Amino acid sequence: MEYVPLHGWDLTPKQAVALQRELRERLVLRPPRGLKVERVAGADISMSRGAKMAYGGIVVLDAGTLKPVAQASASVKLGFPYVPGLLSFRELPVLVEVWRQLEVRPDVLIFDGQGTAHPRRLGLACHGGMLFGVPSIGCAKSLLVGQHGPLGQERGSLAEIVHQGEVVGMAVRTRKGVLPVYVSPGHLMDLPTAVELVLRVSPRYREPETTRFAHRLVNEVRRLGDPIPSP
DNA sequence: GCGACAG
DNA sequence: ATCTTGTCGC
Repeated sequence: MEYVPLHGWDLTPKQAVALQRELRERLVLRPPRGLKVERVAGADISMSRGAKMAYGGIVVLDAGTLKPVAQASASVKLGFPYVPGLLSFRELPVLVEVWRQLEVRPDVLIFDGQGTAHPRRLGLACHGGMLFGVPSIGCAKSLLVGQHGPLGQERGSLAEIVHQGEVVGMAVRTRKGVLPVYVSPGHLMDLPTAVELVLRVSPRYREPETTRFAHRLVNEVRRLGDPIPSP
């Protein structure tokens, strides 16, 4: 798939923060007119012990059946450390390669991390959505910033995530009696649509089917490519 | 200075 | 994220 190389990746954490502030100005928090979601995809990465290589994968599902219709994967050397708030600079280089290999364009891409629920409102999902020019959603397993009130135990219960007096996302119970996931819009997306879509692709388990498929793919790819790096 | 901190 | 045994519940 084609994408928009907005910038290079040889950055220091300081430069990365400055870049996020620039990109934030061009983020679009509104879905395209008449967005039709026929294909939803999930992106994820896995890395080896020594944290040298990153294995990325994207799985595209039919939005109706939630069955895979396409997928792609790639591996790249990690070039950026894990710094809370700068996760996209560690994960996106691999996902860019994966995106290039992908031959079916999804209508929406769901990332395993935050969207606008980020200190500078430019989490992994926002950054990735802008790079790929695709509507995107952030669905994380834990909070990076913000707080939320209690939510009901029933599936579908919601609670706004507030940070610095601003609603930046939603805690969403995708399964009865299980911890919620944290949803926030990425790019070309808004919070209500993001929440509705995450619930639609998470009919049975805590995490979206997109994320589950992508997670299994990257772990399999790592298992195959980790042991014996071919000379 | 102290505590928090996606994956 | 990764490492890792046992344990609780449907």
